Parts: sequence; structure tokens; C-alpha cells
Amino acid sequence: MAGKQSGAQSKRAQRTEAAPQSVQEPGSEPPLSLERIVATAVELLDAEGIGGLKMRRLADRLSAGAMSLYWHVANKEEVIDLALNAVLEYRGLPQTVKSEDWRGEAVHMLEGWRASMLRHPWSASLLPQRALGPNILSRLELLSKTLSRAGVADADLNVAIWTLWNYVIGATITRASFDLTEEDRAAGQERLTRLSEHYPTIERSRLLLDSDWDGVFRKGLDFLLDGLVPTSG
Amino acid sequence: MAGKQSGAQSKRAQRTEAAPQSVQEPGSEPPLSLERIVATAVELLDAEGIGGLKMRRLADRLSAGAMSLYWHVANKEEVIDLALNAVLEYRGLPQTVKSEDWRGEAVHMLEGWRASMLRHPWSASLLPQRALGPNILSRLELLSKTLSRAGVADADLNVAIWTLWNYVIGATITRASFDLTEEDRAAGQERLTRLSEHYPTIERSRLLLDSDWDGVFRKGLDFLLDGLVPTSG
DNA sequence: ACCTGAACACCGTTCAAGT
DNA sequence: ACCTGAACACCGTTCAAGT
Repeated sequence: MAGKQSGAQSKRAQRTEAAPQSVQEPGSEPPLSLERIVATAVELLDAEGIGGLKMRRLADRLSAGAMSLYWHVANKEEVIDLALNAVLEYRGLPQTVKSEDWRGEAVHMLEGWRASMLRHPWSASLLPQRALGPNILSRLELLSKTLSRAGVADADLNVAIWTLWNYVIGATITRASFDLTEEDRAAGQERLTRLSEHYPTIERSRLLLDSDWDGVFRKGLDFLLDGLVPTSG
Repeated sequence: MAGKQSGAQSKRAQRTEAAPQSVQEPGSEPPLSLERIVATAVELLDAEGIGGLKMRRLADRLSAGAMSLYWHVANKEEVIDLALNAVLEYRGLPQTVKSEDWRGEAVHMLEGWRASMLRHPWSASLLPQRALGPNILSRLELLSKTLSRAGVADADLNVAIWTLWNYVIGATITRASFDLTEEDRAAGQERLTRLSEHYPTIERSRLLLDSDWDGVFRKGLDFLLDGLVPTSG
């Protein structure tokens, strides 16, 4: 969200002229670049989670000295911001599709957003605390337009956006944290069973075990849209 | 959530006999205790956020050597788990109230849960990644019972709980992160304005500025309950 | 039983220096 | 313009030792 402005801009912003491209020798690493750094950061985050992203480790993966990164990037926070933005990249809908099904479009967009984040389970929990990068802004802009055309009045647009944001973020963070700890979940439910005198209702419903995540997500989303979007006659 | 089992149990669990209580001299610190450690950790977290919680700093506030904490607590993670649980403490409803307004009760509980977390803005983002402590389990148990009595079938209970969980967590994390960075928000909207050609719709709606958070929360909650709970004739 | 300081491993980052 | 190693500050935690 608005989150903290990770103001630090890398010096890169001042360099505009392209350096002469050196020919790539077989077997040697390509030169360091912002793009390679970000792509490798995403790989590392995917593999090890947010706790596994260390500047030295990132440099290792790039076969660079640990300090080389700091010429391309102001600090670790900028690496994370860039990685988060990269993961939220969005190819806009093909303009040729002229669907009248606004509701279906909104569902499709929100499910796509959630899917993008679940492919990178570290990403969802980072999103609320950070400045809104361009890719997430594009997604919100497109969602706003879709809801507008679906009949949501301008005065209700912020309510609609925030409600959906809240739901998608909460669902995705929760879902991702379950992914990360699949094994522990049984232990959790077992602990619940041991305490079943205290928590009979949630124990009985096997809350931690029986969950059709995609189905749950879709149902809640439908309920919200039912309330937010006037039924198009 | 199921989150990682922060398995480490402190040695405390093995000590059952109470130590002789030393009389409290005026002006001297009371002895270290789990209770004081947790209470002070919450204070520190409230004041400085999750990044401000350092074992040395916590010990300082307790006028203890940095390493003294480790006799009472296995590690920093246990401190955080305990602080989170403390913040989620819940005084059950007075049993004397025999309300028939299940829906109102559910809203009251969920708003109370959100309010508890907002009083400690570091707490909401921690909740999804961690093992469910007793206090949050109590809240979920009570919510389950209330929804059950409101007419939600057993088969639909998990869907209802998770949908509401997702929404409350997302709303609270987002809301808390805005609290933390009130100043930056204007800067964020200003940046939006600068980019208004790219994001005309969300710029026009002043998404980052005009938000009645409590109202938005309540509206989304109502929509979800409308869908989840059969209308009681 | 309870507390402590010295010491270690680790990590982000600064700096002065290389090419 | 781009990369590097040495060094610093900081932090969680181990350990052997105190009372």
C-alpha cells in the first residue's frame, strides 16, 4: 500500500547513455545488470523465501563480488521493491476482446492477481507495507475501469477497490503461508485435537485440514461482488 | 495460521515449582519474569515496530543483561509468539447476555478482533505466518459457534471462517500499514497525480486519500455475511 | 535457580581503491 | 563506468562461568 516510500533511488537513474555492448564469450557470465539482478533475486526469493535473500548470496548467484550490486542498486530494500514489481507484471487484456461480461472480467483479473502472487509465495505479505509499484498500480487502474463499466458509481469506487484489495491480500497471504508449511499443518490440527475440549467446534470442522482454497476464494469473491456491483439487468 | 511451528519451547516448561518471592524493595526493579518480558516486548513493539524489537534493547528496558532473557525464553521467535498471543487476548462475552442477534454478535466480534490488532499495528502482519496461539483459537472457536447458531451448516463452516479470516486479516494489515506511514501517503498520492496519464481512474478517485476505513471495513463485512449467513426469517 | 560478559557467526553497508 | 576486498556496526545466540 502507500506503505513506506522506499525513497532510495539508485544512481542508475542518472546514467542514461548505454555502455558499449561487449560480445558474450561462451562460458563466461554476462555482465551485471539491473535486469539480471532482479531476475536472480526473484529466483532466490522463490527458492528460499524472504529470509533467504542475502546480498552476499545474491551476488554469489551472479558470480559477482558482494559489493558489486551496490553500484546498480541503492540497497537491499530496492532489490525487494524491484523483485515485487517484477512479479506483479501484467499483460493487459488483448484489446480485441470486447466482452460485455464485466463481472467475469473482474473475477478473471482478481484470480490472476492472486495466482501471480501464489507463484511467488513471498510476494503477497510484502505488498501491503510497500510503495505501490507501477505494475500493481496498472492492475488497480484496470480493475477500477472494469468496475466503473460494470456500473459502480464513482463515489463507490474506492470502497469497492479497497474491499476487494483487502480480501485478495488476506486470502493470498494466508494461502501462501499454508503452502510454505504444508507439513506443519497436520501438526497444527493434531495440536487442535489434543485441545479439543477447548475448541470443539473448529476441531470438529477440521479447519486446518479440509480446505478447498480456490473454491473458498471464489465464493468470498462472489459475495463481495454481489454486494459491490449492481446487478446488471 | 498453521504457519511454522515455532517449536522451540523454553526450558520454563520444565520448571514447575515456584521460587520464593523476594520482597520488592522500593526503587529496585522487580525480578525478571516471563510476564514482564512479554509485557515489555509488547511495549517495545508498539513503540518501534517489528524492526525495533532487539533482544538487547528488550533486556535494556528490563534493566537486565542481554543474555538474561534466554533463561526465560528459547529465542526471539518465542518472544514474538508470546507478544502476539498477549495482544489477542479475549475476554469472552458475558454469559448473561442472551442475545438472539447472532449477526450482530458476529460483527461485534470481528470488529473487536480488528480493533485489538490495530491497537498494536505490528500484530496483524505477524498472524498469518505463525502457529495459532490459544487466544486466536478461542476467537475462532467463538466465531464458529456464533455462525453455527446463526444457521450456517456444518459443511459451510470452514468456508465461512476462512472467508471472514481472509477479509479481516487483509483489511487490518492494510489499514495498519497506512497508519504507520501517514506522512508518506500524501507523497504516494502526489506521485499518482504526476503519473495521472497512466492511472486516470484511480487518480480521480483519490484512492490513497479519501478512505473511511472503518466504513469500508464494515461494508465489506456486511456483504460477506449477507452471502455466508442464511437470512434468518 | 537465575543471571552475566566475552566471544562467535552472520549480515548490510561504507570506503578507498582498483581497472 | 564498473567492480572489488577489507573493515565496521549491528544482532542473535552459545558458552562457560558466576551467585
